[in-house]
Amino acid sequence: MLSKSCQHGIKAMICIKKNAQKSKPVSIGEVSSKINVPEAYTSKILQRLVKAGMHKSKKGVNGGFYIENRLLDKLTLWHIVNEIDGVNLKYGCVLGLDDCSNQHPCPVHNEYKSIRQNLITFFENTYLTDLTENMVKSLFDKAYVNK
Amino acid sequence: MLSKSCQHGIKAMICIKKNAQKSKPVSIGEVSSKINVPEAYTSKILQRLVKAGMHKSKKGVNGGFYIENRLLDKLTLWHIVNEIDGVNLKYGCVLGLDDCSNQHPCPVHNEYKSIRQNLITFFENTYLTDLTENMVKSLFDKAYVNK
DNA sequence: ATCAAATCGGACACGAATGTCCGAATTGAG
DNA sequence: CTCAATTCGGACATTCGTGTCCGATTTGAT
Repeated sequence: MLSKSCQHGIKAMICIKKNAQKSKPVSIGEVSSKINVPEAYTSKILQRLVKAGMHKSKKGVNGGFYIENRLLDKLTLWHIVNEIDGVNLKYGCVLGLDDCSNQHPCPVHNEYKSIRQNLITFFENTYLTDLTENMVKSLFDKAYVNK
Repeated sequence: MLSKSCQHGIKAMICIKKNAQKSKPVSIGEVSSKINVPEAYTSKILQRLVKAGMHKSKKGVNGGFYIENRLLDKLTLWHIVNEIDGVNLKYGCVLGLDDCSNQHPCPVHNEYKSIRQNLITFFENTYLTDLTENMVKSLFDKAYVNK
């Protein structure tokens, strides 16, 4: 469904958002150990999301990642998913046909439309802010994280 | 969403079903050229579906693949999808957590449940028989098939 | 000014899904 | 019986997403 990079991206952003109130940015080391994903890999994904304008990074001592205040309650899972797995999810044909469209529909094109829209809407409606401390705690429970 | 093997499996089964009325089984060569997937690869996928009891194969001259009459109007996309991508679709956590469950839900476990069920129901409700000649023709249109 | 702490970026390594090859086994036609 | 047509099965090759390494760059503290 979602690629690992995308899954890790979501977990990382949740982790960064969780620490948004602190004055200090969160370092890669902290994020990666919290979500149990290798540091270098986490780094790559966060770099990509920074470039996409999702959050900011700061080099040097006391540097790290942080989310701007104006974006804090705007960010949804879709922002992340769209950046990393977007093209495939939005436009990919269920059966993998190259040019599946309203003009040249695959056998289940029309039926699948609403399913795909459900999924996208689900991501669009899930704001990082809405994920409460309680909902998020399983993410950082070492016994259950990672695949 | 679906693996290529799964997508090819669906296309192949649609192709075999389309020829079900003929007395003669359909050969791998015929199927693979129709759906524009390499012969050896198609073969591997169809072997797997035969083992899963979805259809039958017959070796030797005039051999090939065919669907038993008693199954012709029973087969759904879910039979195929479940066999090839099933575990992941049915039980996989959106965020990739190892043990995401009602007991240890990930941050979006409960919200995602109905999305996943929608998808499964869509496959369950799509019978091979329901895919009419007209719906299916784009599948075999060389200009638009394959990825 | 220097140095340590951090991100950045590119090249490389690994692993799993995808795809290929070829010989073995089976079957029916002649 | 023999042979050609076909599926079967295992080993191999390729590709691509995943993950690693390391040096370059930036930044702030002292």
